[in-house]
Amino acid sequence: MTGFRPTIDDVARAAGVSRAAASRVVNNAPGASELTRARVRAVVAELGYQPNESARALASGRRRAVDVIAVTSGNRTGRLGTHPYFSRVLAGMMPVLESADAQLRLHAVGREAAADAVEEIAADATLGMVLADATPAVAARLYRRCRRVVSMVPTAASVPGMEADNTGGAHAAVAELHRLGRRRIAAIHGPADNPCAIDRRLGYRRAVEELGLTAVGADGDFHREGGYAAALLLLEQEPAIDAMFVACDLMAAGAVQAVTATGRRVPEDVSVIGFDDSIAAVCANPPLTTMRLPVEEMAAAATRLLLEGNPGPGHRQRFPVELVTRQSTQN
Amino acid sequence: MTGFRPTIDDVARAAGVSRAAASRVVNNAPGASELTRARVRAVVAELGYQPNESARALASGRRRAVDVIAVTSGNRTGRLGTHPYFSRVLAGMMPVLESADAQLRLHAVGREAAADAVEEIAADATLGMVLADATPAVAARLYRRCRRVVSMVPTAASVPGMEADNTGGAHAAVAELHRLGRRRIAAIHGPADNPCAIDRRLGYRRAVEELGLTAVGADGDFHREGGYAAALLLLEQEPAIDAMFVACDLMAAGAVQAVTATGRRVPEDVSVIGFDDSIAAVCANPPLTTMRLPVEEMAAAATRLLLEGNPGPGHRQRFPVELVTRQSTQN
DNA sequence: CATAGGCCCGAGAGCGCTCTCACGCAAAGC
DNA sequence: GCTTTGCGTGAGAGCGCTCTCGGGCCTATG
Repeated sequence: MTGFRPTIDDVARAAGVSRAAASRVVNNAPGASELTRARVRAVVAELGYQPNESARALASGRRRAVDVIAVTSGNRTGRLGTHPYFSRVLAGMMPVLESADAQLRLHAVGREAAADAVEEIAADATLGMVLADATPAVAARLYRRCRRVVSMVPTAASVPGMEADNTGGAHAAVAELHRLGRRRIAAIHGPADNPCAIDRRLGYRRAVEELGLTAVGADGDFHREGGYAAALLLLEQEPAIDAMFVACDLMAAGAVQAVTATGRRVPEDVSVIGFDDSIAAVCANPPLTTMRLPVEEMAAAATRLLLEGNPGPGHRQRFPVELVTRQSTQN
Repeated sequence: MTGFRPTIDDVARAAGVSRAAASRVVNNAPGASELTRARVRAVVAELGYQPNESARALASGRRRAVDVIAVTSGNRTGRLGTHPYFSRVLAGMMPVLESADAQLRLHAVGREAAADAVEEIAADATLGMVLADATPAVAARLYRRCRRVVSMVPTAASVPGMEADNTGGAHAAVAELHRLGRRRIAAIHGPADNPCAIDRRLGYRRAVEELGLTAVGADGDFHREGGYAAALLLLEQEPAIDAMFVACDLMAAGAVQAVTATGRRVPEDVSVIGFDDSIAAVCANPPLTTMRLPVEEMAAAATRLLLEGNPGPGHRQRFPVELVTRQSTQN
């Protein structure tokens, strides 16, 4: 508590201008002469003035902050604590927020009450919110009420969003496996109601069809446990499987464990290809070949969009999903 | 934009009381009769009143929010995006914040300018800040200026903090390895200037000494890469190593990969025991036996402390570090 | 019956800022 | 010469809330 904190009035007084003038230069608003700007800026530097965000937010009706919404399902924090995805979103947003000096508020909202909860958040009038993993329904409803929303996952066409080529990525993964000579390519999919998982599933189906292979898959939960269980199931059903496309690295790490546990080798007997390129890919043993989802870049772009102003309805920004080769596929 | 948002004046008017009275019941402050409380509460429910946080913060000089500080080193987001630790901190805080309806603001501050940056943050007068990974020096300096700080990592005695038994955990890990019959127990340590790493290193040294073994160790960076490299180095220097104590799961995952890469088996030839019990432990193959650091619990407790008011100087809360057995150690 | 002491209550003064608005003054147009 | 345009400016009215303070009532006490 250094004690005194200068207000804009102090600045104005010291600079010999009105409060309004000082406010204009502090906010880089038009309507201030160069002379005034210089004077005020000097005083700001000297006094170490820092605007009070609360007052600013109250007066302007808008807070220089961006909300991140993580939907929690069941247990109170959902995947927030365990899934690498969220930290990547945060890490991607942080630098752009920093340089715009805006703040980041994190919210975990329950799945059922998501829309209502988020509306409460919206009432606070920040620069907008990044929906890390909202369902299309929630995202759409939310966007209708309060513009200033951008989704990180596939949504209704109207909602501004960052769009990764999930389908193409899955397709490319299967193609890569095929290129490596694999012909019995099974899939471990994500939750049936997860938009990303749906697209990846589609990509797998298409690729398998095009290549004249037969589709065989099991559903997972986007977690290691689910991947492990699904792989075990698959291996039992179809012992001749020689490759697996897994819709998320966490599950893929589990799948690799399962393959190993049945006495098979990765990648010699079974090649495994993951999705995301998260920390899990690199921790798995052997490290996973995977389809890189550029989460950080997407999050940064989403944040920039919000910072710039109201994203237009249907705004879309597309991101490629690229193959990262490591040891879980044989070359 | 549903349009109208009721203010406390609307509530007061509708309830037939003064604004002050309404404020008192909304804030559960003393000095309001049961009758008034009932009336106001009814109106609040009916109108769906929600206090404007900015106005509240401006008027009271305190914002219902808790800051989380992650120190970024070098690259702009430091370990935020890649290390499971941070999401665990956030996940631990979220529920307690939610139920106290306070908000969570995340800040990534550069290592060099950490203290200054954080002071700016402190100027905003929130309920306090949780230092996820500040160095003792920064933490101490910060605490001196603005109370309302709690550290998640070991610090100077004055700074309120959550204290996990890092030393004991490391000691227990080595003891476990010894119990399993291992006698050439190497260590992969964390960064030499990291408080947690220092304690874990100490625990290892003591245990090795007590057990009459010889200490052999290499330094890592708390990341997978460092763990991999260190393990390789160790294995080359001392090929007869039969166990490794690794100061963090991420590094341990790398170590397991390295052990495997040299043609050795985990746990048959080399047992590996990690630290943290993070997602990395479970993604490694084989899954890691590890010392569980109760990060979520610690973060929750830190948050509660801040919510309750000024933590006294030197406030300490101790947490055990417990063995979690998985497959990377032989039983 | 008078006084003291609680307990509720409402008026009102800010908190630090933004933003509208009207005004002064210069240059430009008739 | 006088009106128009325009820019730079400052006064002042809030934004929605908290919190102090004095006052009214109602009960306990002497």
